[in-house]
Parts: sequence; C-alpha cells; structure tokens
Amino acid sequence: MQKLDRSLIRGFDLFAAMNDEDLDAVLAPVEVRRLAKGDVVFAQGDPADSFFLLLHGRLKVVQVTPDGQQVIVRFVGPGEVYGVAVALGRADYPGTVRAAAESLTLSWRSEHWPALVSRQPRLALNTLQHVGARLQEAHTRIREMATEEAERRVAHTVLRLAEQAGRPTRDGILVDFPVSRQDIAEMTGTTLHTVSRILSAWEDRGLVEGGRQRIFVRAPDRLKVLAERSEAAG
Amino acid sequence: MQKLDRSLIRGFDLFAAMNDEDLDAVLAPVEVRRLAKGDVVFAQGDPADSFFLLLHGRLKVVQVTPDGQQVIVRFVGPGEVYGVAVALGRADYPGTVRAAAESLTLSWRSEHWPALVSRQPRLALNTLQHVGARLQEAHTRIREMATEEAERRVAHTVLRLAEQAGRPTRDGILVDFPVSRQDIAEMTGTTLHTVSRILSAWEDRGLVEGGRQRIFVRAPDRLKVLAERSEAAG
DNA sequence: GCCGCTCTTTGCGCTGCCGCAATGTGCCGG
DNA sequence: CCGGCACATTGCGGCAGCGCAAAGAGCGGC
Repeated sequence: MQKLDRSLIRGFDLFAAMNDEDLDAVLAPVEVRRLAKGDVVFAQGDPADSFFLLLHGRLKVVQVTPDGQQVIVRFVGPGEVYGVAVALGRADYPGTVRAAAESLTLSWRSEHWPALVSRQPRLALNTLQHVGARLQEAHTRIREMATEEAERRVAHTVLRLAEQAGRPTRDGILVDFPVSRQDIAEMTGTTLHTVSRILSAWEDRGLVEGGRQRIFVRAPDRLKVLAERSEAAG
Repeated sequence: MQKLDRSLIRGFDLFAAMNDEDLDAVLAPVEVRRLAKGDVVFAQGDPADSFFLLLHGRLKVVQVTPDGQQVIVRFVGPGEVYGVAVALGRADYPGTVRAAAESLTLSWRSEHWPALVSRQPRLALNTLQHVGARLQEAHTRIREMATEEAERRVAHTVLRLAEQAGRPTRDGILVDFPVSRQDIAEMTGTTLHTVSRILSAWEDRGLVEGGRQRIFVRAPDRLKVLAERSEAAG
C-alpha cells in the first residue's frame, strides 16, 4: 500500500468517526491512482471488479447510447464514492468514468466489499444515503427534462454546477473545472448549439461570462429567478 | 399488530431467509393498511415518519412541480419497499404516493429503522440494492429523455410497464392495472395528445390494443424493434 | 337505465429546438 | 512565434410535438 495522507482522508465524513485500527483495516487493501485529464478509470460494460473514492479533482460519469450519443450522468467531486456497482448488486459498470481534471483516487477490489461492510456497518448506511441523494438528484433531472423548456434546464444545471463545484469570487461564482458547451448539452438533453445561444444571450444580459470550457456566474440570484419562473428575469 | 399471512410475507426475498424469531421482531411494530384506488399514502413534503412495504396492488409515485404539473417517478409493485426517506437521510418525502389500484401495504414508524437495521444488517444491503436498481432505472430514463424522440420513449415505457406489471395472455401482454394516456405522458415527458396519437398509430399497425386506462401489447417483439431503431418497424 | 364525468381521439396552426454549415477564437505543441 | 485543432458562435430552414379545441366513448352513481 502506498503512503497516504491520513489527515486528508480523515477529512471525509465517511472516515471521520473511525478509530485508528478500523481505518488501518479499511485502508490496508486500497490502491491509489493519479489521473491526468481525459484518463478513463473504467468503461461502461467493464466487469465491476473495484469500487472507488475520489480524493482530489473532478470526474465525469457518462453513458453512451447504442448509436453513439453521450449523456452525462453526473460529476464526481472529492470525498465522493463512485463505481459502487458491487454494492448495488450489479456485475458490470453502467457507465464510463473519465477525469475532467487532474485527479487522485482510491480503489478497493470488489471482493473486499463484504468484509468492509461487516467490519464497518456504517459504511452500508453511508453508501445508502449517498445513493439516495443521487437518486433524488436523478429524479429532479427527470422532472426538469419532462416539464421545463431548454433555457430553464440549462439554468438549473449551471446553478447546480456552481453549487457543487463553484469557487466564489468577489463578483460571482466560477465553476472551477473545465466544462464545455457540449458537456452542458449532454446534461440537459439539448444540443451544444442551443446551449451556446442561451449562454450568449445570458452574457448579453450580464448574468454569466463565458469562455473556452469556462463558466462564470455573475448574478446567481437573477439566474435563480430565471430558473424558477418560465418568463425571462428582469 | 393485525393478523398477517406469514406465508405471503415469506414469499418476498427480503424476508425469505429470516428465522422465525427475527421475523417476529421485524413484524412486531408493523401497521397494516388497506388502500382503495386513489387513496394517498403520503404526500410530497410530509415529514417522513414511516417507511413502507407493498404487499399487494400497485402504487403510483408522483412529483408535482411548483406550477402544478405532475411527473410520475415510478410505479410500486408487490414486495417493493417505498417511502424509505429515513434510510436515505431525508426528513420528508420527496413525492406523493397514491394507489393506482386496490392495494395492501405494511408500514413501520421511522424510529424503528435503526433498530431493525442493527438486528438485520441484510436489511440495509437489500435496501441498497433496491435503491441502486431504481437509480439505474432513473438514469435509463434520463438517457432516453435526452436522446430519443417521443415515440421511442413511449415504446420503452410501455415495454417497461409490460415487463414490470404485465400479465401474459395467449396473444400478448396485458398491463394489469389502470394506466391512462396521461400517466404515460407523465412518464415520458410528453403530452397525452402525443401519446394518444402514437398509440392509435400502433393500433392501426397491430402492435397494441388500447382502451380506457388499458394497454394490451400484441406484438412485444415488433415494439422492441421500434424502441431500438429510430425508424419504424416492419 | 339514464346522466354526467372522466378519459380518449383527432384536427389544425404554431413554435421551440434541432440539424447543418460556415466562420470565429482561444490554446497547445513544435 | 506560429500553425493546427478543438471549442464556440451564429445564421437559416425544417419539423416534431405542443397547445387549443371539440367531439366521441366507456364507466360509475343515483
């Protein structure tokens, strides 16, 4: 096992309440991997022989349709587990995970899952809560895609990105990892063209600032108004 | 506690492997409720003071948007748990559950959850797998809504209904609980008009038979072809 | 058995968004 | 510093599906 920064790991609630002995046991079989932007951790359909925890960086989870279109399932941030197919009773991974920025991740071989859970029952409950939160978010997205027009969906998505991965600055919030127009299109069920048009219109109105794989939210409050009401915000 | 048919309960995998003593302990604090079609079990936003298991019948889980539009999250079938907000760490229910047909359900007060889990650790793992399957299905729906046109989404949805709640007959599969065109619209993110048109077109081609809150799939294979390819099926 | 309600069907016009295509622009490697 | 590539912008035409409206059909209640 590679040398790990314990204080970094203690920072995540999953491990915060663990005593040293248990922490050692949990980390004993762990593997560490550094990821460059674009690296693939696992691909859709691969046998689910490991599960993971992201320590640092940002990952993109995508599903590919039979005809080659991509859909972004979610982004993974530091402290989040992913690839937990084994816990959900699946034999293979339902999606592909790729590094959206330089990242650092831990992994356990799937066969360790039962032993870890019986040693740390809280692990199952924690995972349950985490998966529950993801289910909740998935339902939110379904509701948005079913009932809202493209502009509002993009607004909600950008706000969610700003909330989950936003770095606050003096005059706005910067989404601090590279997000392309295509990415937002794949999260909202529209095309990069439509996203580009919408962001351009917002930029004209001073709501956001664009850039290459960059989104800076200048006026979160006005964007929220636009996301809630169907009509344009003052 | 009301008298319960143990053999019925033993039929669900959740309880199949339990010894009598544990089963007694689990069922001790349970409440039984009979539901008429249309009855509400709990409403969106209510405090999550119970969790549930459906014994018989069919329930509809819906979310309502701020402007009054409904979205169907899923249908619940016999043997499935629902309203497990407490396990997912939520204080209130994210949706409303209504009986789509006459039903029979069990419920436990939320405060029993920790005790049940510590007595039966498998309960958490089972719930995790169940929630995982729902997450999986939610992602499938997101992918469909993002990439497929209305007709294919309806096809996938009807096939899913036939699979989850279909009664096979000599010349097809009958969805054996009442489903309206409006319901399908709320599952696919379209309107009842569009659904009606699509089903009428399918009926002309002998793929399905319609009726008031009734769907009978005559040719599942041809419908599957239509769901996969973007073009019409022979 | 009749009435009324809810669910369904179908026509018609409109529009939001896609699909295509061409041009503009920031970034990286040599 | 410069060439090439990936990402972004924008115009234009077309159409899938929405919204509205009105008529038909099954089902439950009295």
